[in-house]
Amino acid sequence: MPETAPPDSSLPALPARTLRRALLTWYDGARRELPWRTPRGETPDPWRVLVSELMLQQTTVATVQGRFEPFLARFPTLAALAEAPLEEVLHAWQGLGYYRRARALHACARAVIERHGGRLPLTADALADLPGIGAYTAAAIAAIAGEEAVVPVDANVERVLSRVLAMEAPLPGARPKLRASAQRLAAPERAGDFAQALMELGALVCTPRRPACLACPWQRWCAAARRGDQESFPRKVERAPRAVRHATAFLLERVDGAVLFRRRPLEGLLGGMIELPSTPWLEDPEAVAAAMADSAPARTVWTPIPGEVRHVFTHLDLTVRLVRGTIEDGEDGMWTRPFRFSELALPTFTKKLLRHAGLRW
DNA sequence: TACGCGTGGGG
DNA sequence: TCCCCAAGCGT
Repeated sequence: MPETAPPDSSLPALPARTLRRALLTWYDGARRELPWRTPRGETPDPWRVLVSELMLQQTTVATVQGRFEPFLARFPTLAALAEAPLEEVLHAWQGLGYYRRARALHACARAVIERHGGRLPLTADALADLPGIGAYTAAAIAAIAGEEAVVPVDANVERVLSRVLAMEAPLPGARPKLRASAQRLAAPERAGDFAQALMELGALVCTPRRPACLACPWQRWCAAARRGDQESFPRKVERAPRAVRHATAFLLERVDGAVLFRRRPLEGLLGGMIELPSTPWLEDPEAVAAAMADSAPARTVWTPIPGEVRHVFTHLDLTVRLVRGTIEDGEDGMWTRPFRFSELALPTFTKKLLRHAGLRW
């Protein structure tokens, strides 16, 4: 007789109503106070929900917590952000990463003005048509701000459900199945709380490593916990290794202390953000040396700054050497003295280089 | 479908 | 130091 893997259990076999009640009861006692959360029973401002959800895409709660209120103070309403130039939105997004989100939020706000009279739609279908809003974010906003009975599925929910089901199929291929399973748990009552409770469970109890199963309101229904291999879920397909790149960046200073910057193209990595001039980012360090003459922003004496700066992006491991040069003046470009660096949309990568050069602002 | 897209924290 | 991971989206 051939060996067969145990079949995945399925949510329809689980008592949805009982699961919902257990989770909501747990949530009422365990929920964190977060800047974008209103007191229980109060309906949140859709604009605040939209901003929080965009910020939280692939970004930890800890990071967003310190950034949310300052951003809201600068852009208190959807209309305020729609009226602002993109450059200001990028500036406010410094350090948050995935800068396309800032452009998407800007485009989204303008689309809401044009297509919805300035009022954010609160159904998942309508939300999903807006820039930067995909399946997860549409469901999250619709549930939290609109009390629509939809279940957003983020990485927390994927982890929780893949464990409850002991789902052998790996992510991301199994995502549609997980979304369908999640939606079977939806209820018309307390849709926003249920959505947040499910994510909160993943964040506080059903964690990637060493989940606190003894504190879990769903433990008795969890197939993985029963088997004792809960940490092995969700199964995932192996990722490609990160590419390695090298570059040399040019710190060109004018006699008045101004530094030459440039803006990256809107599309692609660090789109629209400000950087130091540099060689192309190349696999071969020797090719970088060969590219220096063509890449230098001015003809002057370039003095190496000792050491190097390593910056790891999602799919790139970049090592940068810095050289410093001085010119009298006359060069066109984005010249900025250090006391005005704070006005530039500087990604962390650029700030690292500036700090490595000993500049403070 | 698979890949490009930042950054910081935890183990 | 290294690896994993995070309230994903667009193409």
